[in-house]
Amino acid sequence: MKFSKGTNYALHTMLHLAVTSEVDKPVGVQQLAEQQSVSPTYLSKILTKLVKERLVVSASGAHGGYSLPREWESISFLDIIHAIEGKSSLFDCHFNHGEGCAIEQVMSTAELKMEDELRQTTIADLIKNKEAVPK
Amino acid sequence: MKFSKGTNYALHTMLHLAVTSEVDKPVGVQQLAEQQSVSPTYLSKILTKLVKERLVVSASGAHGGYSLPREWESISFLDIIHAIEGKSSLFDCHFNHGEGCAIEQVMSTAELKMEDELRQTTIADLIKNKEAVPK
DNA sequence: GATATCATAGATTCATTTTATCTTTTATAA
DNA sequence: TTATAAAAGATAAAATGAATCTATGATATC
Repeated sequence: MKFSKGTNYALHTMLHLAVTSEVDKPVGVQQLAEQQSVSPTYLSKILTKLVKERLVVSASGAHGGYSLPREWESISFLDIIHAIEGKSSLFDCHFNHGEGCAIEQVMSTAELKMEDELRQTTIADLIKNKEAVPK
Repeated sequence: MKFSKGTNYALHTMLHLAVTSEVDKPVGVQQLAEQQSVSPTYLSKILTKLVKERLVVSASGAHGGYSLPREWESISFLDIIHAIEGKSSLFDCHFNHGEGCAIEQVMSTAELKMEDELRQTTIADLIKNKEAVPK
């Protein structure tokens, strides 16, 4: 079980946008892709997922690109992860032994602990804590 | 990102062994496999992983099979999960921007929160809390 | 309105991992 | 020594992940 590389790209892209895009100047996907050494088409797929969850704003046409929405400071790690990985729980009991599976319940509460942490942390936090943000 | 089915089998097998194997009577893999509707060979591979981590004791030969070790009550969910999924962290930053990646650090502490919960919970807890354990 | 620019969507490819089974080998109690 | 049972090996189907290329659609600017 691993977080996908897509999540890695998404988180770093969000951080990058948070650091660079100071105004309403969108950043093109070529630029973003170049920095992460990945193809623009692939990264654009990831960005499209973020757009659908309104974590990123896209602008078509000349001088278009991607930028953060106005309320970007409230975007949490969990928001980004859910946009990429989906929102289904990490563990599903495949048996049907009556009501709720006791094992599944334990797994579920454990997952919630992780999610709590990811919900509390924002990309804005990273910038506050560290002026020297890599990339 | 999902826990594998193997983890599901492993957890349920451990719970089953904890409930049934009262003494030193090992349970054959055919029995265990039958209950979970999976092939014995496949389940045995999972059990072998558990044996290697000493979470399960195996006995070859006639009247052999699998049973729990003496100190089974201290076996946590995390022990079992690590035996099946491995112990590497869920998130690896694939870039090499200097020292520790700030994103990776956040992900790491979040993962630890989940692990803390899984470390604290044992299969013995399940039996204590619920007399009516399914399967 | 034409065009260059840029995001979106679709189709496709390749690699890796999961899931699973069958067969062979090794170990051991009776 | 033989029946029984785990361990290991080889293999294979299926699913998922990672990535690229090629259209297609939208839109500022000239």
